[in-house]
Amino acid sequence: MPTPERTTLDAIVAAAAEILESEGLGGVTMQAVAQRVGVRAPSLYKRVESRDTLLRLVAEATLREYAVGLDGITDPHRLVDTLRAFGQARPAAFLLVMSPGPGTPVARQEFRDAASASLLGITAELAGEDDALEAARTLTAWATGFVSMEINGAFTLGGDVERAWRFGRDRVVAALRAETELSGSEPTPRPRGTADDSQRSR
Amino acid sequence: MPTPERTTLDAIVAAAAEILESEGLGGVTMQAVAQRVGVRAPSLYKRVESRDTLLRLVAEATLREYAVGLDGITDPHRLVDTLRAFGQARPAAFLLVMSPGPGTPVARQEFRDAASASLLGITAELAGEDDALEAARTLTAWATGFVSMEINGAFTLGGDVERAWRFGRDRVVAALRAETELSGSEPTPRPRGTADDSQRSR
DNA sequence: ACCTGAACACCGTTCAAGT
DNA sequence: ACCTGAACACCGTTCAAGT
Repeated sequence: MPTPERTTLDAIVAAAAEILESEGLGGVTMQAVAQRVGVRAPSLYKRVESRDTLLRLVAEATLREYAVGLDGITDPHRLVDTLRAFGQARPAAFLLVMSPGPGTPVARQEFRDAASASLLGITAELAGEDDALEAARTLTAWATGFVSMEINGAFTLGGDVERAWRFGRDRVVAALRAETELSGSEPTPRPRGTADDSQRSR
Repeated sequence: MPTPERTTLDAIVAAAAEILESEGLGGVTMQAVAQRVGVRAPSLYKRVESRDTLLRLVAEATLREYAVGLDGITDPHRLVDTLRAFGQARPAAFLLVMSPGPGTPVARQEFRDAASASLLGITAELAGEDDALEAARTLTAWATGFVSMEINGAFTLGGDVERAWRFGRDRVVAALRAETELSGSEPTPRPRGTADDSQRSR
């Protein structure tokens, strides 16, 4: 007579994500996850290949949330502001996804692609089709670099971190704008709304 | 009768750094480090408090090398190129230092300060004293974000990564330049040499 | 068909005992 | 004064045995 299932893969991934945030990466043990979903550690291996796979699934679930949250955003300022909000809401998950240290498992490509879809649309319009990929990489690199440093407490030289964020954001976004007076191709230089709080930057 | 010392703290840290690079963070076990320096694992605790401390020492030794390598550089393009070269030479150490994942030990402040000294000098001249800190944070965020993504294999959408590097570097550096026609204070707008390979960017 | 206890190999770390 | 074997607690993972 078959035993009824006492948990699900989704519950396991969700439990791992919660523990990751509250206890850190080291706290995500198979035993801790198992306890949270109400089974014993060996049972987890019915749904998940290994602890590394489980962490990868957490990363991918996080990326899926990012993809949803970023979808439809057309303003580059708002895009990076949203990314930063994700980092502040769940710092450990952000680091796991956006700047995995050495030895941390990495999300599969399809999940990275989904999360960067709206970004590529934005930079295509901002920098022109020819430079869209380069602009997307520049903006992502800056934003994830900044938020990672913020999470890691690397901003210890004083100063106003909020101001540094707006400074970097506004300068980088402006720098990506197609030089319509120089470049040829199809610059699509439609005027777009600026970010909500950019008037405070001096 | 005192037993002669069979190893040193420096040798231990160096061994850990080598294993980190060749075997990854998970390979840096106390036993592996001990074996490499020719003692047993418990002996390491005479010199080092814990594995976490050892990893922190590796991070700080790496930062010290960065500080030396970056010292005296006055051109921002060359500064970030050098940082990227560090990342390519020892990827795992770069990630450990510049984008530690969740749960990785972080270098103490003094070592971070030393490594960012020349950077602050550069951005002061580039962006003006008032925006030096913000400019430094912007440039560091972009550069470490880019190199981390490169190391983590996040650039999978094709395209030319070298071109993306030069694109981002040149745009971001240009964006940090003080708007001398607008800002007041002391802009110190001396002309400076451009990067060696920037002529290849179109 | 899923769940579990027991077991294995392997960690980090401690400590009494050696020299 | 440093080094070591033995031991402890705790991992991830496997598997035969339960239901």
